[in-house]
Amino acid sequence: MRILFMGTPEFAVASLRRLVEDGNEICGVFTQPDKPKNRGHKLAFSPVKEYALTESIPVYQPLKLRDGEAMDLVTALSPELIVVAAYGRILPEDILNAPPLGSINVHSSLLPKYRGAAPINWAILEGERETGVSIMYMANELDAGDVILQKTTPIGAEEDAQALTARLAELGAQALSETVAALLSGTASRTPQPSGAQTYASMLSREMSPIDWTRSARAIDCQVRGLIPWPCATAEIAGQRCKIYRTTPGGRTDKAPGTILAAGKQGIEVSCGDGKSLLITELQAEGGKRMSAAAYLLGHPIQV
RNA sequence: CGCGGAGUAGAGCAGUUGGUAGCUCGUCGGGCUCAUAACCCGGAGGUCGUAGGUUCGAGUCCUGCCUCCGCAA
Repeated sequence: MRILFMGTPEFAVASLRRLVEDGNEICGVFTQPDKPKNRGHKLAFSPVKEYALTESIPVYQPLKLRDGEAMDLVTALSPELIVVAAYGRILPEDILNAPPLGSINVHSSLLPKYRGAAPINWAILEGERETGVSIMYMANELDAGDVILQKTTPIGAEEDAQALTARLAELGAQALSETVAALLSGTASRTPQPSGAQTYASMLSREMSPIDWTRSARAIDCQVRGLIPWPCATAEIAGQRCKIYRTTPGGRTDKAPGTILAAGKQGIEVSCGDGKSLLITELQAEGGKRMSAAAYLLGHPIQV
């Protein structure tokens, strides 16, 4: 099939690669403009652009989608189908409706739950035990179109958002592949999302980072896993601001929330708000690298 | 030219006003113990990121470069 692909981060690459490997004709790729600056003044290509270049697929990075030029471009490329995966832009309706088969989206949640920008993170933050991917038609309203295919997967007890993202990217690619095949054969179904059941996963922000030790041990663990790799949960340990990368459940305690109960080879044990404790096993101090709590303690002894 | 921190033993860190390089853990050997992530004794392991400069002498002061990281996006 002749497909126009739109996507930006690593998550989208899996879907694009699958479309290529399935033998589809990718007539072009839309991706976000190169970032003007970061730490080392480097201009960074999006992962999708990097991959598209290796496959010699034409790359387009329009700054505006509603000035007519983007629409003209889509018309010129004349795709049969538009596939969007984490593009990071809202597409105008005329573009969505341009291809004869319409536009479909790979979304990493079980719609109608977790519509929006950060569905994977929010599924973990909310303590969900199961999530998945949805392939749906794109509608005017954000992530509200009719669903074609869904696949579910359990969330591992120790799985962080980064690992889950990688898994869902593959699951999404698989679902996309099946959907395209179904569209080709005319066997694709479309099911409207149940109304009133939708929830929204807003963008993450740095304000979500600081750990509030009065929350439950489980809630804090979900916060730690859900915010990886960005913005990460943070805590102040011995006066030093640290990113917390991994925690495991500890024992029971009656100490005040935030108290450091122990610091040893197993990690740094901190009391939480529900009478339980959490063991920090992996962290990163400012200016330092990510390391195990045991290694951190060798150079930063904590007296309990 | 966005701001800032850091590169010292396998790992994590210290190194004061420039003067023979230290700590904790690990590792190797020995001892003790029913046993141990325990304890005791002993050993190995470092061109102090890199290239220059200042100096009688540089881990330490100066400059360039490389790499890692925090903030900001």
